[in-house]
Order: sequence, then structure tokens, then C-alpha cells
Amino acid sequence: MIKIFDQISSPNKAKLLRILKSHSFTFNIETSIMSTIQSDNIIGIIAKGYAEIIRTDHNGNESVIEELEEEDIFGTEISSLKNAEYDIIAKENNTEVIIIEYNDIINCKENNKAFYNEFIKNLLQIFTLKIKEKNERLNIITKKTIRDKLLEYFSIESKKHGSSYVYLSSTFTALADFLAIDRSAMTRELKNLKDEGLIEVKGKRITLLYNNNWI
Amino acid sequence: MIKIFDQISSPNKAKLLRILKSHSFTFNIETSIMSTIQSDNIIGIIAKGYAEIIRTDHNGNESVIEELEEEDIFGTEISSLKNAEYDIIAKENNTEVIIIEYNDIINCKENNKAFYNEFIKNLLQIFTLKIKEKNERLNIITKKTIRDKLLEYFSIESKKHGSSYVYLSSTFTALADFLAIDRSAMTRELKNLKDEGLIEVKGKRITLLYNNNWI
DNA sequence: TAAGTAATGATGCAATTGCAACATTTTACA
DNA sequence: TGTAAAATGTTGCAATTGCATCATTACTTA
Repeated sequence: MIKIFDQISSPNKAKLLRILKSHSFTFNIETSIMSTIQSDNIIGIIAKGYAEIIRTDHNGNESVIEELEEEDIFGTEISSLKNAEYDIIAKENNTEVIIIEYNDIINCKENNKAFYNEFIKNLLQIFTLKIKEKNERLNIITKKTIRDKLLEYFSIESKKHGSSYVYLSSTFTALADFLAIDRSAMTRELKNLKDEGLIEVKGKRITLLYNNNWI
Repeated sequence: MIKIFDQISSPNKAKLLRILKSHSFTFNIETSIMSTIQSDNIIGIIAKGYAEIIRTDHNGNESVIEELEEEDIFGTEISSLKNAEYDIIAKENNTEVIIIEYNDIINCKENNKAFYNEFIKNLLQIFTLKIKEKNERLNIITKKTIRDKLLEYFSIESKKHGSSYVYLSSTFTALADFLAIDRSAMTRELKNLKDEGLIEVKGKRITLLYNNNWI
């Protein structure tokens, strides 16, 4: 997994942040990071600590959209943060965030600085991965039935690890959020799949018992 | 809208394509572009002509995912083209496509060439836009009801143009595909919205009659 | 370790949705 | 310009799904 400062030395990182006119902010646990940012097109980098992108729908249901660790990035455009349903919340005290104007990244003329070009290239690779992830989610969510969503999800995850096992990284509740379906309806469909002998569920491990071409 | 060769002169474009070991292919109308590409991680550029990314679900329903004109780009990762449901089809005779290995773009060491850095930056900006578009679609599709999907779509589109009008760029059939819902169910809900006086529909123009904060 | 919180599993019921089918209108193009 | 194809509008019906609710189990953390 590419990180934003890969291949950039500490001194060059400092120079880069100066050139890009970055600003640092520190947040306490459970405080909103977006609420202190005035500009409407920024890229943020978690320099220290931990944060989460949270979506709250009009019924008040909260779901964690993304977990952000050190050197992870977020942004107004790339993380939907202009949308009123979204916020980004520090989940540790003294969470440090570097904020850079997206336009300062793009309009910077220091093409002769290798560290700047490396930064752009790292960003490009991170964005490529983000597009891939969003495509995967779209391919799942655009399926019509809960069963098809689950099977598409299983198919993608099992292929990622080349096995007939799928391990939940989080909870079933979070999976239902990810699939954008009702949790109890998902539980019901998982039970159907179990009863039909298509899957086996033990804790967070789902075993696919049908031929899924995972190799 | 940024295009992939913006700010790159013709001679530099030729140099760039040589450095990136690009290959050109020509396709006739209705032929598959992906089927001739062996590599599993490429970026493609439409040099001439027109193509469409098509998704065919397991019921055989086809939908146009993306329309590609000259200088538009696609890719195995960024366009889900590894997924068996997807294909990219030339829609004009003599459609010319430039294929570049994604790894050749990333691993290229010509950081001293301004045109190469410009190319990377253009790619970054195109990817930023793609992420934004995919986020928008996800924010729509993850709404639970057809009504909420339509209203979210209207909200996003009306804000884009700062007016209470929403103009369909394509057909209602295509909109139903985009929203990943049944067309007739969408028509039914549009009728409900009309009957309740929330919208007005004339051809491809939808007028929002509720206060949507579009400024 | 005990108490509180979150996750899981289950199910009845009502609402929403997809599907199929068909008539009508619009569009594309030979 | 005439004809075939595509898009639109409509509706009945069955299937799927969301919602509400509750019991049970698993996790957290003071």
C-alpha cells in the first residue's frame, strides 16, 4: 500500500510542505476536523493519531465510511466532505492533520523538484486505488437483490485472497452499511444462504461452499 | 474539463508516448477493445473516434457506463474492466486507442522531463474528478428508497448548475440504470412526485418546485 | 469483574420495489 | 420519408425489503 510520503526524505518532506503552503492543526478526541477548515477544496493528511469519516443520514443513523491512520489522506472532493451528511472526527487526542489546498498542489510550478514529482505520483497511486475500491463497491451495490450483493461481495473478497474464505474486517453491522442494506434483512439472507448450503459462517469467517473460481 | 494531453505540445506528446512504451490499436465499429488487450493493468486513451464502456448483467441487460470521446481515458483498474460484466466497444470505424502499461507510467524515471510531470498531473486531476463522480453516485445509490435516490440526484444536479432545473443528459432509461433501479418503478415514483407538486417534468427538463438551496 | 453498550439473530408485517406485459410516442436511419 | 427500434407511461401482482421489536450473546471499560 502506497503512502503519501513514500520515497520522500524527512528534510524533503519539510521543504515540500513549505512549498505547498501547508498548515497543521491539532484536534482532540471526538472533535470535528472539517468544522475548522474554511476552504472548500483541500487535501488533508493525518500526520499523527487517528480519525474517522462518518456519515449521518437524515434519520440520524451513523456509519463509519473510512478509518484514517497516520499518513492516510482525505479531501473535500475525494471524501465527499462537502456533503452535509459527512464529517471527519478525530478519534484520539492530539491528532495532527496537515491541510493543503488542492489548487496549490496542482498549480505548483516546482517541476524540477524530484520530491514534488514523487508526491504527485504517490497521490496518483493512492487515487487509483480509491477509484478501484469505489468501483468495487458500486459493482456490489448496483446488484438488484441482497443475495446478489452478498455474492458479489464474497466473490470480490475471495478473489483478493485467492481462497474460499472471506474474513470480515469489521462487523456484520458495518457490512450491512457498506452494502447499503438493512442489517436484519441481510442476516435473513445470510441464513437462507446457509440453509441452502452455499456458505458456512463461523464468527467473522465465511466459507464459500460453491465454486467461485477464486484462483 | 482537464484532458490528458493538456499543456503538452505535439512533439512532446510523441516523445512522451515513446518513453511510456505506448502502443496504438485501431478498432472497427462494434468491436471489443478489451478483447485485444492481454495485459491486466493498462491505461487507454481514445486518440480518435468514440467508444463506450458497457456493462452486461447476468440477465443480459446492457447499460452504458461511460461514453469515451477523443482524449478521454479508461483503464483496467479505473473502469472495472477486469470484471467480466464489463467491456469497452468502439462505436465508430477506425477508432484509435493508445494503450500504456500503468506500471510504465508509475515507474518511469524521467522526472526531469516537464511533459512527463504534466502528464502525471493531468492524470491526477482526471482521477480526482472520477473519484468525485463515483462518490456522488454512491451517495445517491446508498439512499434506501427510490424517492430519496431521485431527490439526492436532483439536489446534486441542481447545485451543479445553480438552478432549480435539472436537465437529463440522456434518457430516463439511462437515469434508471445510473440509479440502479427499475425503470418502471422510477417512472411511478416520478409520477408521485409530480402529483404531490414537488416537481414538474417537460421532456428532459425537470423543475424542482421545493426549496432545494441550490444557490 | 461487573455493568453497560454494541452486535447478533430472529420474525411479523407493511411498504416498496422489481418484473412482466402492453399501448403509445419518439427517435434513428436506410 | 417511411419503418424499425428505442423510449416512455401505465398497471397488476408477487417477491423482496425495510422497519420495529425483542431476546441473546459478545465486547468494552471503568
